[in-house]
Formats: sequence, C-alpha cells, structure tokens
Amino acid sequence: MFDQETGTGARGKSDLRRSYDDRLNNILESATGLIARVGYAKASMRLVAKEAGVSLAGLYHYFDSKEKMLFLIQFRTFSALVLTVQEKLYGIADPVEQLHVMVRAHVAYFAANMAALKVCSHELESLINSAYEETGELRRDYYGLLRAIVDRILDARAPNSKLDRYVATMSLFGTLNWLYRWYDPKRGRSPTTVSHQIASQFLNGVLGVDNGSKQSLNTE
Amino acid sequence: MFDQETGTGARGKSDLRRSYDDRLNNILESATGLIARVGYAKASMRLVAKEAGVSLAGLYHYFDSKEKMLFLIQFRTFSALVLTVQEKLYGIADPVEQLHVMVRAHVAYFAANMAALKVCSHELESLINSAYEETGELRRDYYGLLRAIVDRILDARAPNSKLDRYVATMSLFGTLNWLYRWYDPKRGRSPTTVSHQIASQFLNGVLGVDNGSKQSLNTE
DNA sequence: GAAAACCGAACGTACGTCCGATCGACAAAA
DNA sequence: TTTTGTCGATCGGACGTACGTTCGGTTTTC
Repeated sequence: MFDQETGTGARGKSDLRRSYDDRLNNILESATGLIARVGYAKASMRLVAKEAGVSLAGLYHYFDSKEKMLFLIQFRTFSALVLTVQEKLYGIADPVEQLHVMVRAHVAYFAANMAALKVCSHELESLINSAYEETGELRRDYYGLLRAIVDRILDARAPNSKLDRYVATMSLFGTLNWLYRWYDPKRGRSPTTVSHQIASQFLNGVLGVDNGSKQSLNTE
Repeated sequence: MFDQETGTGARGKSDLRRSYDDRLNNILESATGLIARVGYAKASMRLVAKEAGVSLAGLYHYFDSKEKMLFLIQFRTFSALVLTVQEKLYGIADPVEQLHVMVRAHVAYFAANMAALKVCSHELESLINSAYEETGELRRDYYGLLRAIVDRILDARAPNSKLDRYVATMSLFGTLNWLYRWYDPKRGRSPTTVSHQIASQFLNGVLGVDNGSKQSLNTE
C-alpha cells in the first residue's frame, strides 16, 4: 500500500516523462496552495481541479485518491527539506555553527515554500495509518538531525548539564513549526535575521540555563 | 451575529439553569475530546451526538450550528486560560518571576486540559470571519500579557538589546502552542519540570543573546 | 493507430440542518 | 388532590447539498 511514485527516483524515457512530471508538479503546487489556504478537509477535489485547470476526473490520472495527493505533497516537501538541510550541513564541523546553519536552512526553506511547509506542519494528522507512518520516517530523520546537533553542542560545552535534551529539541521544533502562524518574510523581517535570532536564543538558552554545572545571568 | 451565550455571564433562576449548563458543559466536553482526536472537519455532528449521548437533533438545542459549537469551546477555553494566568500573575512584581509563573500556568493548564488546548491551537482557522475575530480578541490579550512581561524583562536587564521582541515573543508562543504535538504529562515529565526548562531557556536565550550590548557564551 | 491524457456525467454516501411530534416536570386551576 | 396547561428538552426522520470516486468515451500526442 502507498507505493505510488513519490518522484524522488530517477527514471528514463525522459520526454514523455518530462511533461507528465511537469504537469504533476503543477497540479501539486496548486493543491498545496489551496490546502494551505482553506485546509485539507475543505479543499475539495473539485476546487483542486479548478485551481489547477484540470477536470475533476482528470485529477485521478495523477493520483488515485485525495489522501495520496496529500501524501505526495508532504513526502516531497519533507524529503526536499531534509535533503537541503543535509547538504548545507555538509563539511561543517563546529556544532554551534551547525545549529545556525540548520535553523537558517529551515527558515529559508519556509520562506521559499510557505504553503508547502504549512501543509506539512498543519495537516500531519490528516494522513492515516500507513501514509502517516511513511512520512513519520522522514520526520524522525529530521528530528535526528537536530537532536544530534543539540547533543554535540551540550556534550562539548555543558557536559554536566541536567537539561532535558528532548524537551530542548522539541521547544526549538515548536518555534520552527509555528512560524507559519505569524511569520511572513514579505513583511520586513528577512529570513536571515529571524533565523539568526532564533538560533542565538536557543543557543544561549540551552548553554546558559540553570543546569547544575553553572549559573549565568551576566547582564549588568 | 455570534451573540450566543458564552457561559461567562452570571444568571439567576439557578435550578433550571444548573441542569442546562451542566448538560451543555457535558456535551462540549465530549465534543472537545472528539475534535481533538479526529479533527474538527471529521468530527461530524452525528459523532458528537453519539459521543455525548444525545440525538443528532438534540444537539441543536444547545447551539445553533457546528461552528458555534467550536466557537464556544475555543472561547471558554481561552477565557479560562487568560483568567487563570492573570490570577496567578497577580501581586508578582519581578518580571523574571512573572515569566516563570506565566509559562508554568500555561503548561499546567495544558496538562489539565490537553484536548481543549489542542483544539484551540490546531483549529484556529476553522472559525470564519466574525467568530474568528471574536476569539482573536482573546488571543491578542494573551499575546499582550506575554509581550508585556518580555518588555519589562528586557527594559530592566538588557535595555540596549537589539533583539526583535516580536520574534522573541512568538518563538516562545511557538514552543508553547506546539506542546500538544509531543508532550504527554502522563509519560514521566512533570508540568513543573517542563515549564521550568522552557522558561529558563527562554530567559537565558533573550538575555544572553548577542544583541550588540554584550556577548556571553561563558561555558568553559 | 496505439497509448497517454483528459473529460462529462453519474453513483453512492455522508454531511449540516430543520421540522413536527412526543416526553416530562411543574405550576395554576378545579 | 386531581386535572389541565405550558414550556423546555428531546427525538425520529427527512431535505438538500457537497463530497470522493468511477465509468465510458473523446481528444491529443508521437
């Protein structure tokens, strides 16, 4: 079940493939925007069809159910996000810089794909059973990336900290996944500025925290 | 429009009123649990009726549409949250302690009302137009509470900070509103522990941050 | 001319809401 | 004390609509 093409595999006979893929991407993009705007449940296939300029029946040439459409959107978005972050992380050794890079990459990806990331953040539970678990793998990968960075930072700079690293990691995820509710890069704040502040706050937060090995509120 | 009783006004003729209110609370509680579990769109009135032990038509004796039902849930939950926080804040002068108190109150309220807060966090946009704006007033109140605390903290302890206070406040809201995705107080971590770490991280985050007036990463 | 892309129209279902009737408690009238 | 009347609470059943999906056929592409 749920073995429909996800678009991440390479494939030959490129000419026919090209136009099919282009059209699919096109439709998925329209659907993504619509779902981000009105929510998955209220984004009827009829509306998706209208938005994409296809007939209702024509949609089913590209995926065989509404849920698989959502799955495709989430799977592709999440795969691309994980990939982008991994690429940007490549070759960076300092864990503190890794954190900055990962947060910056996430915020930048959000700024460039607001609708898609909103759908990923907000419509997680609209996927049921097998589809939910399949994207869950990617989410765990993403969590693992951030958690590993947090571990390296704390091991290196606050090894005796009593800080709960799961809580710390999740608190940052909360900040990042909530972006879609308030942050609009078109309204003044640049992604770089915002990501820098988020990463800095987090770093000082976990390093300066009252964790048993020291105490630091050196303000005045 | 949307002037249906919200349950916050006092009222006489208590005996008849009592049983009506009790039943309403009962139904709303069932509905809240169901919506938290399956989402607003998939929580059909038929399911709500079954869950609450009422007939489908009987539901409409207590609210005149599905949306008003959701509005009641959100309005009551949010009102109670704002009230609780304001009460706990009363008489506390030190802004740093105010922050701890507010975060602790929020997490405690979440732990005691997980379904209701999930519905408030997740189904915000399921309310349209007038209803959305009416709860928006409460959300702005709540933002104002936290923002004022952040302002007092920064004015007192880092007045020259270049920190974007809106971003700082929203990053904390993100952490708090994302709780429903991962935090289960029944699984080990106490609300006190979690809220303490969240508040401490945030405090050290905004006070220790590289903001032009100082720099502090005093770890080894 | 085969295969892929696309479509109009329909099917069955599930939804939110409403109508008319019944039930039950309780107070005024007998 | 019984009867009657009122009104809130509750219900079965229906109405109209919108949904996801499918079928059979047409158009387009190479």
